[in-house]
Amino acid sequence: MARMVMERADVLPLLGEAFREHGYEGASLSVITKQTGLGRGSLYHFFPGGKAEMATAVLEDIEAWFEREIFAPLCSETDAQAAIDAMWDAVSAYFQSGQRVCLVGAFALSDTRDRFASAVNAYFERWIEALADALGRLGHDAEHADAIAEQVVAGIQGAITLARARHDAALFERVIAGLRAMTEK
Amino acid sequence: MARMVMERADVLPLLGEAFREHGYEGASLSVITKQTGLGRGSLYHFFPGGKAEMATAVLEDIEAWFEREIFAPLCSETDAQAAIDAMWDAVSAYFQSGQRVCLVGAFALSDTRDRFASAVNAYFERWIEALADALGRLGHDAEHADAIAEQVVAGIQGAITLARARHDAALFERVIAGLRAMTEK
DNA sequence: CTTGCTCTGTACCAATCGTTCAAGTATATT
DNA sequence: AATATACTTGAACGATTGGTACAGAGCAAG
Repeated sequence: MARMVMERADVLPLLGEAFREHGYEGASLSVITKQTGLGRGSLYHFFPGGKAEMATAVLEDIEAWFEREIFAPLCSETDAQAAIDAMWDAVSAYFQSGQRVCLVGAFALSDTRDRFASAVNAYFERWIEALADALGRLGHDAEHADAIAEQVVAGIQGAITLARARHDAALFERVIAGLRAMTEK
Repeated sequence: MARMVMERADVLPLLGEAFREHGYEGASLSVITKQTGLGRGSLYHFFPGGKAEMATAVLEDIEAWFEREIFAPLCSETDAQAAIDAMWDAVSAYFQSGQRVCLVGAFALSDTRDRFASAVNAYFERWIEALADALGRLGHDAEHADAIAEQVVAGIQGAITLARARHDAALFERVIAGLRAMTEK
């Protein structure tokens, strides 16, 4: 019983990579079966809703990870600067210097966004809100904190796009360093 | 004779919108025929190479437009600040406050990038180079100009991603305003 | 009117799409 | 051991994919 839940959870990261590398449309069932090592039957056993349910499950998994590792600390950590530093470390590690795409950002750019509009919106809304919260505790006034947070979260997405486009991990790190400077008091 | 060339060129913007809205994989031939109003026969008459040739033609068309309207002025205009101001106006108009996706950026995030790697890379390389050129003539030293240019071009892509994700044109304009401030002496 | 060319709609192809399902194996409960 | 449940398999479904073939429409030049 606990086993089934565990195994379903274990598949999510593999599914995530499949959607990251090929996009929602491009991640065909044959690609997914190859990447996960599960047959069609097993996939539809875990995700009766098919591809759409797989994608929503992955999005929920991602959002939960960011909430736990980044957003919640940004909001509750008493040392706001430490939480922001931790965010930058997590961003570099998670996106592998721009070689790994942000699934939510990728979904946002295609018409896939319409299918998963609320999850896509919530992810970025929450990120901006959490970062602005930390920046506020760092001493910025509210509207200034909001502006910086928007600028920074947008910059991260752009850094991923550029690094993928140019196959250049160093470019990613340079842009991130510039953004990081905006979050230091 | 001139007629054929003209009509092929007229189709490119329509093709561009199809790829923008659905991505390369998602833009099926039925979608493309609907959006362009051309039947399969006509499409394969103009683009014997099929979808791949349509996409490369669109990318060339886009690159040519940016080269003419933005990149070349950034490099050659004697009033560098005026050229940069013109760039910002063109960016807001072209991307329709983030409601219109950057096709090159969208391609960069999926595995479509591999198919069109050189065009995707060249587009951003050229944009950064041209902007850095203008910033240099504005008085920034070379490495500072490069850093700002990378930051700004990344920021534009991120602004598009965020605006699409959150369905928020005002957010796009706020981020662009912040980036614009970085390009003023 | 004929010839030659560009352009276009229709029908068709093999391949692949997402999905279903009956039949099977493994695991747990009794 | 017997039964019930959890999982897996892989073949098959109809629909759609990108691409091809081709006969005819439209038009200009001779």
